[in-house]
Amino acid sequence: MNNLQLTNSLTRKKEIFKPNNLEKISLYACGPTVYDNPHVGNARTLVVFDVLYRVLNALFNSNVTYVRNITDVDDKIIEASQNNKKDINEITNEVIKIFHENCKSLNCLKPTVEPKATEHIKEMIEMTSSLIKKGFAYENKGHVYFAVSSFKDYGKLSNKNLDELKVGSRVEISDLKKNPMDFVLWKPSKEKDPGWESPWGRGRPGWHLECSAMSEKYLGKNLDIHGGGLDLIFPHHENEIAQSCCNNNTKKFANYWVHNGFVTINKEKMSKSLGNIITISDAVKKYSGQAVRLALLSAHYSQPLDWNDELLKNQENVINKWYNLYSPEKNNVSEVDEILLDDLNTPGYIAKIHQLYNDASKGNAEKKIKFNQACKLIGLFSISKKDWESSKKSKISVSESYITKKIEERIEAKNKGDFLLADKIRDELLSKGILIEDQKEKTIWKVK
RNA sequence: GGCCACGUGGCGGAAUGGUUACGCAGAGGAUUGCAAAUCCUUAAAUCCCAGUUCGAUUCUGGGCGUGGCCUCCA
Repeated sequence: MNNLQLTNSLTRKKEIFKPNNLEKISLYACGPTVYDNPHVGNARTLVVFDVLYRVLNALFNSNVTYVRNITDVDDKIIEASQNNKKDINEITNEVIKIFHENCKSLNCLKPTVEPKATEHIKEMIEMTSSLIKKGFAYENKGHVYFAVSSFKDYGKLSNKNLDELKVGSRVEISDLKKNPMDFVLWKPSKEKDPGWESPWGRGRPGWHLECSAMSEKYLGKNLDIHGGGLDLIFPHHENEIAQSCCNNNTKKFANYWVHNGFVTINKEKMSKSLGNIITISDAVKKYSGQAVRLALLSAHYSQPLDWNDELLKNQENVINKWYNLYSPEKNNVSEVDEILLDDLNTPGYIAKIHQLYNDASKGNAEKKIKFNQACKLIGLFSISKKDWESSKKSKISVSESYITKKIEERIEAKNKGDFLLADKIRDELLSKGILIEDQKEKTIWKVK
């Protein structure tokens, strides 16, 4: 068995992944809307699809095009601009910069393309015109809506039917819409808000449209894999399917839909409204990026993942331990373990890495290579052991010369047999986050 | 109300129609002045009730519980 299997949200079943074209595997993951600092929930999506990207690259000889968009025009960005009295571009540029730093600290590979919505307005206007022309959309007072009733498969991905959605009636009512479920493709912009000239007047695209337009531009009309967080299934991905399939006259937009579960805090979804957000920047300040990454992979991607200090400390210790057997060779293995191929079972794979570590620590050289390869395949061991140690040292407040001096004092005390003093020095350093270890010939220190 | 997911040792978390991984914490040991780190050994779990089966934690039905989606969300 050398097939990748993925749980397809379309069928809610595990399926063997069969690409359209072995020369160009297409992967599209929904990236951030850049109105606020990304949080560890966003990080989970980043890391999960990064692992998928790495696995696909290994399996298909790096013939993978990975597109991850940046949505930089959106009502929430306008809102943030008003609330913070900042220019729109200032906000989006700042958040994009932070986002990129976050990606780097989590050791996520760069996607092949990272298109921005604002740079694809032309494509979105064209798509909107085309949908009107084909009878799937209609214009009313500068607004263009997609008519959901024109697409018979609407609701298939999210397993909803239109009648039930109407009963739920939590949708925005507008006199301009023919049907409350219709969603906006284009809407007018106030003078001070971002806007572009269009056949329907100055305005801006609705959410959902950018992913349809940009995925088509870079990956074509039928994608292999499209993914994102669970909460994007409805309405975002459902609407993307409607737009793309109607415009392209295709049966399928993406063949495999992959959705990751939420990061929770105290078993509740991490979300702005609950105020339980932890930003990626804060997380990687407190813990190493690798520990955060390992934590995010410690549950299966489809399951919820509860974020807490115990989990993160645990992962930090694991990474520290694993660095004992770090070796610097590059990983260019094209084989992927069956455990990982089985729907990206990262927790199972991590368990296997633990076993490889245990075998390797007994001096098995072959297992040591395998251990290192396994770590690198899921994006760990991003930096050398030396850099790992110095990155930890950069987080402490006391100087190295002070530590060295204290260690010398302690050795002297020990030689005199004054263990009381020796222990006092050790405790004092520990209170500053410095851990003393007496090895056979020398005393070393580490950052706790 | 509709739809969906989940319930495994103290905790986290895989897998499986028959012997239930792995990590943390716990216990014992090696090591140490004592520790730490590391290494060795080790105890410990499948929500409840039916059904199918020689055998169910796994499959089916019901119940209870938790979370999510149905409005923006990763």
